[in-house]
Amino acid sequence: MAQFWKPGTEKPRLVDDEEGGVLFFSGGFSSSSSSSGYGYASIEKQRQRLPVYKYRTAILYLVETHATTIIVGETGSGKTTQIPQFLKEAGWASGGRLIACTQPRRLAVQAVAARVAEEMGVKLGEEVGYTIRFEDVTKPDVTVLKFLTDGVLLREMMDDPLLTKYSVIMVDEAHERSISTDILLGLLKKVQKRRPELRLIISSATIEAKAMSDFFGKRKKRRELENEENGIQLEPAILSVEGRGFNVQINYVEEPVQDYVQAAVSTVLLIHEREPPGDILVFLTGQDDIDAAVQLIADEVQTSKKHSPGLVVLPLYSGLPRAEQELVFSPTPRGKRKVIISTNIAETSLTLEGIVYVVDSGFSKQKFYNPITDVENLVVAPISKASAKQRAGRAGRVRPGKCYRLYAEEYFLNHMSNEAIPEIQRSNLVSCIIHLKALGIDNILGFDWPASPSPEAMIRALEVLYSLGVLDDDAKLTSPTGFQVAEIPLDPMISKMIIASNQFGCSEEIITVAAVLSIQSIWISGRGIQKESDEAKLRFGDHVTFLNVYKGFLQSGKSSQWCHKNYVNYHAMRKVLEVREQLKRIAQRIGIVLKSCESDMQVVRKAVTAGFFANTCRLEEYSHNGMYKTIRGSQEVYIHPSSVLFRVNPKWIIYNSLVSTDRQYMRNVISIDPSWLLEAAPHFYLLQQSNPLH
DNA sequence: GAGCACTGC
Repeated sequence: MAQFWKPGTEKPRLVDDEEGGVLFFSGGFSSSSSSSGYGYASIEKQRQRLPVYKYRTAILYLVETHATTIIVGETGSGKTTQIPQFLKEAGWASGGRLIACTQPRRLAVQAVAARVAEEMGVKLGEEVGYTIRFEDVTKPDVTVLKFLTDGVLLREMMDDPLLTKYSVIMVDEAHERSISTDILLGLLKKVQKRRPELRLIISSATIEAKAMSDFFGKRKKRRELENEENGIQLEPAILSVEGRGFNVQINYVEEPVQDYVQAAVSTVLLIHEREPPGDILVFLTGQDDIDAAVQLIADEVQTSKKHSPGLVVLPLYSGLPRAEQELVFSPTPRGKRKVIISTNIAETSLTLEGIVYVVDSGFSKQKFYNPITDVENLVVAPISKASAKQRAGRAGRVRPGKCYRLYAEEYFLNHMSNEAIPEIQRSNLVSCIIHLKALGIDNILGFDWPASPSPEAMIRALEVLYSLGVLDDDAKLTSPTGFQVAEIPLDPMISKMIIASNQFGCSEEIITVAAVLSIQSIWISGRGIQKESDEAKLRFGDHVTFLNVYKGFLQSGKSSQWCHKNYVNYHAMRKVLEVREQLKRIAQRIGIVLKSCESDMQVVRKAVTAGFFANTCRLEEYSHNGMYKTIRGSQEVYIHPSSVLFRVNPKWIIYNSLVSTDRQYMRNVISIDPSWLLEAAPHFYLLQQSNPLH
């Protein structure tokens, strides 16, 4: 086996030339694999069989000589588990330095860390560790390979902006272009200017390599020359590593389909009739589509005898109860064919074994943000080519498979975009901008992003932060409010509400409200307990209901039966407890006194107003259908039917968020007294041309 | 009287 030079200890001598693409260094340092004991050889053999293994030397050479290395690797190449080990073996973790590898998702972080610890024959949490929110499985001065979510690494930058303890940072799954990944990439490029010795590895599954390379390659000339003299190339290197998937035959429809749910169902039945055994994975857009398709297949099986036995149809989406989600992993009964009808969750977040056929509707639900109205919408939109490829690849994991695309080849070739629009260009930017401000990046409009958000979105975010008193006239963080808000890992409006609760003496209650609001929903299915709640609870709004649920949950001894009886999601409540603990710690750190207001709900509502004053709505005097108008934009909005204030229709209310379907619905509303608005945000309400508060 | 693509700190 080749021996590797320990970076930073002695200059290497080149033995081979560049022609062959593989270079060896001579030198007396042995590789420092710490694996030992039984089973080591077989694990080592498995490692050597991974496609990425033959690129070991090339990767280490590129990382040594280039500030940034971009690795394009398809699924199954082994890049995520192997490259960090290569780096460690080559000495990048010597001298108290760490190697980091980031992932967009928590589950992936845990899984990869566990796998790497196993391969290295070490206990998880020692040399190999991981950090995700609520869980730090690392040991200072012992852990050298650290896996973490990109969000956690961003948070770490608030304490150590130059990430000084890391020698190499590998950003994995960069093609997904999540908000955190994009911010991280922008910041890492800046860090490189101050720390030329830092190495970056950007790992991506797709074509985007060129755009990424342009991003990291585009620099001011003078710096480039300085560093070229140090022997480090600033122009990124690109290396492709093949995957280990099987061939997937692609089929297209000849004519565009009218109804993709119906078309998907017909295709499933056709596959079942004509194709050899193998499970089917269908990509639709959401719960509605999926439930409809499941029903249609069930109807078909019932009416026509020929399909009868043999089809096991399972829906899959994140809103499904845990137990039902897990059904998709159960082995297919002998003689049966499993059909999984799924959202995008099966495209990225989880891997299903045994899929041979994929049916791709060509659509998914995507978030879009309108900076003019400040509303985020979820809409069904065509997917990208990269997404289509990823979906098709799900058919080739165990043997050659087939993919049926419910769109024409002409459409795929000529009209489908190459990649999805990065999330940062489809989102509200308040959290992201306050984060950059906290890291001392003053010129937000001039920040070098991998993909720049629209100026409108940035200006809107700056306006909101200014109105919250988080930024001052010079767009600098205010002290202490701005710095406090930046410390809290929540939407700035929620953070502001928490900070305001300090002066109202209701921080205990508001922290509970904040924890509940940061969870998707605490209710099981749509039906909440509102029907059983008494008049007193009905009077003020959903936030007060949350406090009652939390109190009831604690009084029941955190019982799952209690949750079940009250239509409350037990897992969600466990999460509320976890978030609440974290918020309590942070609140105390930034000087908030934990205090309960007992049953005085007026101060709770005032604290909510202090954060969410911009979401104030007034009932239209003569509307008989419960129509409200927003104070800021005079938009027509309605109270969501799941709210305790539905049909109660108080004159003045504040909402937490808008969901738009056929109408704009306000979710989680609370009634207020309009006089509180002037107290909470005089600048916001007094400066309006005609004062709407009459 | 409606409904939540997917993540994350």
